Amino acid sequence: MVDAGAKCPKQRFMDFLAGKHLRLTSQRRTIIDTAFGTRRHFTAEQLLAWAHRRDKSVSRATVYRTLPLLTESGLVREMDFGKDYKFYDPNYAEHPHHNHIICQDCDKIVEFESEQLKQLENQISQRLGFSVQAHRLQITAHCEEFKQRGSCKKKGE
Amino acid sequence: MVDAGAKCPKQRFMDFLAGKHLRLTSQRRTIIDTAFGTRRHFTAEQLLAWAHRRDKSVSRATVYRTLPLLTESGLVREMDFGKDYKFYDPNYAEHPHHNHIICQDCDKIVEFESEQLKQLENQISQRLGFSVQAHRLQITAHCEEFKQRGSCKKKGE
DNA sequence: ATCCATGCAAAGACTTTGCATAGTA
DNA sequence: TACTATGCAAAGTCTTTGCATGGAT
Repeated sequence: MVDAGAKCPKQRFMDFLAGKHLRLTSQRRTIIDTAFGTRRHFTAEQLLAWAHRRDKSVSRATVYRTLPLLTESGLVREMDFGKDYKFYDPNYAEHPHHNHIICQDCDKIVEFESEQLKQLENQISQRLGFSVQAHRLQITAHCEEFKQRGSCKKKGE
Repeated sequence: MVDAGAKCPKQRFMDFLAGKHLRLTSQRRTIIDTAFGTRRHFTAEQLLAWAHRRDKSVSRATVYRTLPLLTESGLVREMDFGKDYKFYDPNYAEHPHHNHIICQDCDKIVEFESEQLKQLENQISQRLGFSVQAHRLQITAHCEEFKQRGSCKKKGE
């Protein structure tokens, strides 16, 4: 079993828990369902709000205690977009190598993958004496709409 | 005047202050000297410690109030290396497009630039309808020493 | 039955801010 | 002189943690 895509993220995380002899509680189940039930990036506070809506027994402490497990499993990645709070990206479970373009004007975020980019990064790293473990590329940019109209509809959302 | 390298970072920051009609106080001068007097990344607390060593009148509040000015000027960049605190990199003043490789085992950080990488990023961004404003690439990797010996001397530094 | 997980509220770590005073332009 | 900057300490914000209880395996 090498194909990471063979099981759904939720199942893979449950396997991760089992592998560490950690228990699958109803709160954790709710948090997992919530985290992998969206493609959106979320903050700790948002995850709490969403999970709490599904199950009132999910507390802030448990969310904060589960988040490190999610990132440790590699299925969710902690992201810093220069805001005051951290975002968590659940899409690494299915797209382990994706990158982000952030529109500076409307904060729209587009995810993309590039085999060519990955190879170039590997090549450069090798030349420098490193073997790549993970990439993290963020491009800050102005989007088409901004270029054409000088602003974005989404601005301020 | 387009050549960003024409003036030293310190002078460029003083120009930035002047342009905003902000004052050059002795505390700010010390902070600037300190920040641009190193090539090392630093945390807010380190910057405070170093600056305070040069001038006892530099307070934590002023450091925290100056840091946003440094990043706003574009001469220093806020970096998140996944630690609990943020790092500030003063090398963007002289190398606006550099990237980072972080050794996961010893935390060694190597900075590098690549015209090819930059071009590829521009190309991809354009295809997606964005015009690039800034890049931010971090590669996490294992270093040569780790590959050869299974560990790094620097580990735990 | 064992031992991990949870909620709550207190404690922490890092930043920001109000206010009276000092200092630059 | 006018107005920004500073230090100090209090206040915030986001996270972590101790403890007694509950619950998964």
